[in-house]
Amino acid sequence: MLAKGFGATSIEELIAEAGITKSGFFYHFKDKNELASGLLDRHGEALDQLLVDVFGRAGELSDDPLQYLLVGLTLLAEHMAEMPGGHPGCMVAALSYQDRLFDRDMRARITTMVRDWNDFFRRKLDAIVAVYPPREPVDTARLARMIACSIDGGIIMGKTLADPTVLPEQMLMARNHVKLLFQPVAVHVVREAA
Amino acid sequence: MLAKGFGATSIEELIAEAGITKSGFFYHFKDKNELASGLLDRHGEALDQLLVDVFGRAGELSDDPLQYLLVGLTLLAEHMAEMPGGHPGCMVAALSYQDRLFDRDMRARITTMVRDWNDFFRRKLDAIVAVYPPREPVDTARLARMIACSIDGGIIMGKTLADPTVLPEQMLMARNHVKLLFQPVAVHVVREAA
DNA sequence: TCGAAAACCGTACTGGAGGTACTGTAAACC
DNA sequence: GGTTTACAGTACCTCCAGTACGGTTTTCGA
Repeated sequence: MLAKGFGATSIEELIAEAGITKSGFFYHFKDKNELASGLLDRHGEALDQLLVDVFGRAGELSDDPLQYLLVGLTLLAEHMAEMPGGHPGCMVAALSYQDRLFDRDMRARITTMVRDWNDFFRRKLDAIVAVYPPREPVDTARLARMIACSIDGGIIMGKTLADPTVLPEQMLMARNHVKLLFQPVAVHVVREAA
Repeated sequence: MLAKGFGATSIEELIAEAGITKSGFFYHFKDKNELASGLLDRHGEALDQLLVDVFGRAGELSDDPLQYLLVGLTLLAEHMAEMPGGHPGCMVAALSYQDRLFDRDMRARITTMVRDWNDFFRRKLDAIVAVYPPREPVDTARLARMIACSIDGGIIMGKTLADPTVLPEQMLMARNHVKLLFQPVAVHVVREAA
């Protein structure tokens, strides 16, 4: 389903693969929306867990808030790169840019999930600005969205160009953006002649 | 169609709006794929023209390759922001992340268009690196994809959050990324005590 | 002005997909 | 041992993409 797309995968295909019948399917899901809802739940939890794992590990590796985020983003990028055949496709992007019109509840839940992820990055960015003076005025909300956009955009671009390296690459670009903003500049001061 | 999505818009709706019949539609398009193909052509040309206009204007405003790109991206962001009701949705993102399975020809053409746009930005970045020493090692291909990903990601995020300001905001984030990379740092050198 | 091609209209149909309705039934559980 | 859970089976409905084909109008060049 992640490979072909949600709408492109018919229920008939699913039940054939799963070895059940239509009756069985509709016993568990009242319609295809409810299947999407279930997939969204599962995917959301998996991604939350992944973020907890990766940034937990990053926390072990660094106390500094800037290094913590930079390491976390790097680990996340590596995790995406290690996935065989590239990232299977972001459920949120897959569902939010779907042909199919989902009901208001589904849309609301997708929106909430995305907001939560943005807030997740934002909190880490807020911790950074509390310590590091940014090179330019910074809106952490926008910066958090930048990270999320890099991921979503990387998925889209990787899918469009059929190049699985784009996603991790763009996650590292987001990382470098943060780094450029906050990391102090190494200046070689040439001592003036007296 | 841009509002509802490609697959969510039935041919019956289209012909009702256009005031023609099914026969008329299928006289011009052999199937819905060919309609998508036509839309892709039209949208691609429109975007090409927009880029030419915007960066032509940017060229009038600045000779410096860095300022040229920064101004161009700002103008592009402003153009997107001015669109009433936000950007109608990127055709490429809409088609490449579609339920519908397009034929190989369609996929190839989408890929080519995206590559062309990436190259467009890359050429401008190459002109910059020829003049400005980057603060970090730079791969202009990746950086060009970063700009494109910001746009696509901004569209997705804007659509998901139902916030039309996200797209121009993220385009300016891409601009700032480029700026941070190349713009010389203003250093206040404190004269050492003798 | 005439004739042919282009640009449709009307109608009827096929097939696949989502979904409904209802009956039957094997296993699980209390 | 009776009820609930978790399906299977069958039949059917609707919507939509797409086909087939004959008839009609408009356009346009000779």
